[in-house]
Amino acid sequence: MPTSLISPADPGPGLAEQVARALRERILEGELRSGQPLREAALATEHDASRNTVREAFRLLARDRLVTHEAHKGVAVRTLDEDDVRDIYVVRLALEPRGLALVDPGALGDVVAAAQEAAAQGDWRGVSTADLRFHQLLVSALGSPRFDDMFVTVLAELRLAFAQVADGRRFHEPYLERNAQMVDLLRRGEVAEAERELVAYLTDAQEQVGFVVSVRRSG
Amino acid sequence: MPTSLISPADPGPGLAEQVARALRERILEGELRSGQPLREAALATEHDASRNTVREAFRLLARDRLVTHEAHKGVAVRTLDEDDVRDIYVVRLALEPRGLALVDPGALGDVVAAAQEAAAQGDWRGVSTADLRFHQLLVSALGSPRFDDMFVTVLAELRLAFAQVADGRRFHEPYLERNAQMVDLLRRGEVAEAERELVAYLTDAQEQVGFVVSVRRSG
DNA sequence: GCATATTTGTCCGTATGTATA
DNA sequence: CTATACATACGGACAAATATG
Repeated sequence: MPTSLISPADPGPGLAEQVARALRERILEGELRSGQPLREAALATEHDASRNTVREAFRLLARDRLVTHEAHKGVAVRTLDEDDVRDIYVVRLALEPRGLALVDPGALGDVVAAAQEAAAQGDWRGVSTADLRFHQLLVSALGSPRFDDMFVTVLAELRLAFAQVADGRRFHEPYLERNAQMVDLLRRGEVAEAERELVAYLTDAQEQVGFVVSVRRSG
Repeated sequence: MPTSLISPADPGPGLAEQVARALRERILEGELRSGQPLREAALATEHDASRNTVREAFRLLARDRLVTHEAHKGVAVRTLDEDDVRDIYVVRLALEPRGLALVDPGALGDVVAAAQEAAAQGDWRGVSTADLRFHQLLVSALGSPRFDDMFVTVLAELRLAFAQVADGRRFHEPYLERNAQMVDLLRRGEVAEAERELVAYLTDAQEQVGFVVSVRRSG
């Protein structure tokens, strides 16, 4: 496993880091929705910390792009717009295909297997987690901690969008088969064919995620 | 001009942001050296801020990777090691060549002209700034704000290494001609040739910067 | 190895300014 | 427009960890 799926830097034992971790969880779990303001005082009591500590935690979350910070208006859970989604897929299209030739197909296969198991139990959040990890493996094959860190924030932002999806099955299930097919192609050594499939995958996903964030904006 | 050369996100009017900007300046100017501890109390009085505000500024600088934060030991100006340099050039080699075919050679030419003017006045820091901007233009041609932000931190870390260089002329001057030659090649449409030159440039630079950080470590 | 000084981590009370109902 | 809620920022306090002699 390369790095965490949700936090780029190592956590650290400080209380500010703990609070940041907890808030990250609540955001990525969908409990704290996009656009929702995060109030220092309330969160301070909820997490048994002082307002100063919560403010430090906010700075950490801002680093991960999970919250936005406007002067005198405080922080709010990040809201993605179409430009954000476009940028996310520019990055994915730039990085992931480069990893295809370097990644270990066995590790990819394990992740696909985990996804299939989650799907069998109707655990669509588990399916999406495995999917994200699949693509994280592609990037980590590039061998750059910096790209890894960046990609962790990309995946966290995608989860921000996923949290607004109603029908998890319709949304996540189709990509499972596509990942499985990529593994097959890689095992047969057909890298070029796998790359074509990956690009198609990302193109479709961009459209779908873009739609999700656009309807939320207008709703 | 794409974004700033030293700060990824927009500054904001808050005092913590102001303090962070000031510290960033002092670090990249070389006044605060690699490894030097930054003490909250001292910096609070120096910058007319409270300790809490300075601590928030530290979190912001940590986001830019300019300082490291160890529990109960405080923050210190980041020290690059050989692995950091390796990673920096993995990223540069992955991103910059992709920008060659997209960048506007005219804009590159302007930056080279500025570098030549600085060189004529013996302003080697100005030369290095122009050099960094040259390569930033390559990345910003990719059209991704996220890659832009990431690259700003990459360039800031390189300056961290540059700050330890004694003979600025020997270090920075050779790259000026290489940048000029790349512009010539691009203007003639010889993109493949320019890419070869760029890769050679980055390979040489990696070795040179790696040497700089390794001697500091042993000294 | 110990005692002491320094520094960080954290909390609290409070004052001020800004945005919003 | 005023009132209220909230963020911003300060300064003092103390415990805990670390560095120092």
